[in-house]
Amino acid sequence: MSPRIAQSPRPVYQQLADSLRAKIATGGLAPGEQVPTEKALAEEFGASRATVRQGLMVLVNEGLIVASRPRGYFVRRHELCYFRPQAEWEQHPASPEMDRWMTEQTTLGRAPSQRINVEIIQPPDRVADRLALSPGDLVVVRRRVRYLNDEPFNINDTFYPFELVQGSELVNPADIARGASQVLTELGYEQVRAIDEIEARMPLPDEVSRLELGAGMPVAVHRNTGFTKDNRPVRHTVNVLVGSKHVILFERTKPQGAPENE
Amino acid sequence: MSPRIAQSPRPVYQQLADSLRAKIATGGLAPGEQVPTEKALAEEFGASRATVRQGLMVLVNEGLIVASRPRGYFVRRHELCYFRPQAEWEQHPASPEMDRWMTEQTTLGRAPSQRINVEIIQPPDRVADRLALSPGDLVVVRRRVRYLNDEPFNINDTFYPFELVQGSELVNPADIARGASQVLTELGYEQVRAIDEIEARMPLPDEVSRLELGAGMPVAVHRNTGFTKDNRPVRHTVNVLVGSKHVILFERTKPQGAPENE
DNA sequence: GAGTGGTCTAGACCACGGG
DNA sequence: CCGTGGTCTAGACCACTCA
Repeated sequence: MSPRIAQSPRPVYQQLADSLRAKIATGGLAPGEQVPTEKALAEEFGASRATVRQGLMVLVNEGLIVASRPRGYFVRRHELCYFRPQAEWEQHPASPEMDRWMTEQTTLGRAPSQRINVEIIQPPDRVADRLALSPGDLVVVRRRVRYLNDEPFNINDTFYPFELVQGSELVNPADIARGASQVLTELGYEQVRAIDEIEARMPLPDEVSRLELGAGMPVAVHRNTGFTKDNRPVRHTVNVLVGSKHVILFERTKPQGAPENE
Repeated sequence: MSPRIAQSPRPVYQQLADSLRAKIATGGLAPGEQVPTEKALAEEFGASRATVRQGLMVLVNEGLIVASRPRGYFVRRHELCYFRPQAEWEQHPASPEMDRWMTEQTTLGRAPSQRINVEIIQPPDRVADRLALSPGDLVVVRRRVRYLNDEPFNINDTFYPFELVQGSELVNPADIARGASQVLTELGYEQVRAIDEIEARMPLPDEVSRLELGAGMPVAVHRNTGFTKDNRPVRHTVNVLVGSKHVILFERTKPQGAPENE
């Protein structure tokens, strides 16, 4: 009725968000549990439904709750999965510590599945740069969406210079049992070095649809460029991981005789 | 007036968001440029101000625009900075490729600054686990907020087992010119191996305030655990990086005689 | 059918910064 | 002062799912 009289130090919708956030943090609202309905919160806080919704939006965009219409809002569950770029070169997790940390929280899901499709395209600028291609050079891209428990888990697009891989299995949209690295080696381009770039950002619209993302879900973008012993870039992979579902792991040792820095 | 008659396939506020998002993607709205005002958009789309605001919120939460009250909305600028955990052990970027990629986009800011404060605390669970501590063991934590161009850039909290470092410089809240690694070495705990864990998520409220984050800004959390040659964990660092401002870089080579996997 | 959230309207008052 | 976005209200109709 009265359109707001004085200035509270903190807006009502923020107070509501703070209150629910605290309940979630302390476990008063457990993962998977239902949040009170908009109507109930409106009564509790003496606010209109729009104001309550504004507060709930804050939490949705923080990734703390999800709306599951028309059942209500629920506290989000968090399941982590570990991702080790170095696994390509190692049979097993390198150290006992990493092994323990990984098994501790890893989602033991049902059979993973994936969808592959292969295209021959003009590379995006970033890819052309990483593969040191000239304008007009083409690339083969193998696009995969990986699923775990029938939920999309990550997007994995791998780009190869067309010139290097034409005629090989890499241009066929079938799984390569012995591994793409092996095929590259057989073609005479063994990958012996890699650079990894990792970035966190909000997803683009097409990533939202491919990964079926809701609001408040950032992604980690992992780019990997592989080189031969002659320092020729032969492969560039763009991995889009759903944030808060993945932890990326690296292990490294101090180079011999390296100097000290901080 | 009429409270909505038919069902459009896509809500008006989404259409508005799509339209502006496309303009931003194609450069029709350049970084730093002002977005039309709420009023102007309301007239353009024949919608109420609340609907327009809902559409703008979508873009704010995607990190594409920022509201700068009361001047208006502006397209966000993106500046990237590279972060190399391996720099600790190397004087210079390892390879010419990495060197070129880094200089390409690196923000050349004014003098960086930082604020340090040191506490002796009971470690959080995750830290205690990583440092293989027993219940009751204490840690020294050196908390730093690093600034670049007077903007907070990252949070860097480093934890040391109290038992190992008591009495050393590490418990004083002053910068250590020769580097914390050097101090650890002098104490007999040279770090020769490290594990890195990287995760993307939305920031917690205290990170929002320490990093002065707006909506739609995810963070990359980088955790590093350092080990001595006896595999004793001696240091755990939690680095909170503002997403979309940082790229984390690693470089690695294939171990000798390693088998092939994909 | 009842109840949930999803979308939308037409208004209102406020704080703030620049002319 | 004026115009901006920030907050808030009291309604409305819709689509969906579950009992």
